[in-house]
Amino acid sequence: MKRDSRLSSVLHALLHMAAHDAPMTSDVLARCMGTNPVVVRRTMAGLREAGLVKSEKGHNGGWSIACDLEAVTLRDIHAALGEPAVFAIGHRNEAPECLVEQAVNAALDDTFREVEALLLERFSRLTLAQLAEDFARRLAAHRQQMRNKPDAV
Amino acid sequence: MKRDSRLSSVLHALLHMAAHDAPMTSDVLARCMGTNPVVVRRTMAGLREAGLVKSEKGHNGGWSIACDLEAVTLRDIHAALGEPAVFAIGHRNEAPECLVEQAVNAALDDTFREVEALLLERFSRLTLAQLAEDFARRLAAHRQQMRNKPDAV
DNA sequence: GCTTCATGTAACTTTTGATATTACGAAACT
DNA sequence: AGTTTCGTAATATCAAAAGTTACATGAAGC
Repeated sequence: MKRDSRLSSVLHALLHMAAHDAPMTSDVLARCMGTNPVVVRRTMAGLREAGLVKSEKGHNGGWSIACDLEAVTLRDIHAALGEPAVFAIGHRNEAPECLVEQAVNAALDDTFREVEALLLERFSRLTLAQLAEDFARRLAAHRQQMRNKPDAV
Repeated sequence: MKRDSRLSSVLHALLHMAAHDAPMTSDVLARCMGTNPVVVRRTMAGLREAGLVKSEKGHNGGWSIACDLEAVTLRDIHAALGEPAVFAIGHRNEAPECLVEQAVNAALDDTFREVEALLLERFSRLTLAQLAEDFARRLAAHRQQMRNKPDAV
């Protein structure tokens, strides 16, 4: 089952953009995310509509953050991506005749509904600022390490 | 994102088998699940190894339940299917160099770990017997409805 | 013992959804 | 004007899952 990595990609892009003063082009973002500029534009389109980023054409154009990192949560970004399916597990048949299958679907639906609610709740507690802070911590630790062992990889 | 419906399919099959005295052939199961007998065998192979069902060759052969419906939970069945991925959302890059991506992955991993734990906990509380009971309830309700409106679809 | 029914499994094909690519238009800057 | 960059439609590529074919194995019935 191949997984949808748009959320992860977009977060990656947003944090890079947050650390940059100037706009970043789709091309640069694509290279740093290991994908294609058109894919970047397509993916970011949802975020632009949600007002999380803005894009500018022409020289010195590109993408930049248009929101408060403290205020925006993963929940918002997930929504901006169109609330893609969370689970890789589902039914074969959405509205079956068979009563056995109806019973199975009902039980699974209940469970997935509850679990998805928890996921979204967790998402809504994670802000971009928190991620940025965690990144800053990792960067400091990494630099410290480099200082101690300048030759190590 | 296409969803893996094996869990749902297998539950459907198990409940049908539980309601049948004689073994059911892969062919019959496949027809009732809208799939292919070879796929049924492939999918059920895991359950057989886990001792949840047994298969017999030749005349009057086929699949039958080999476990206590009260004792077996969805968790067991999920395990017997090889613990397939639960989430449709994941990372692009499992072990990135980029510290930004590491921070993003760490946050998402934490969240998904917690949410998956809840899902598995819920699965472990749902027994086959409970599903069978729910089916019986639906069947009774359906029969009642038929009795009241014998002409309706 | 021979035939039939059924599973077991490997190899192969088809399907499908996601991603990537190509192409070209529109806007903005120099 | 010419270059840069986004916007987007159309198309191609790819990979994973599902389906199919083919054949071997074993069990039951005659």
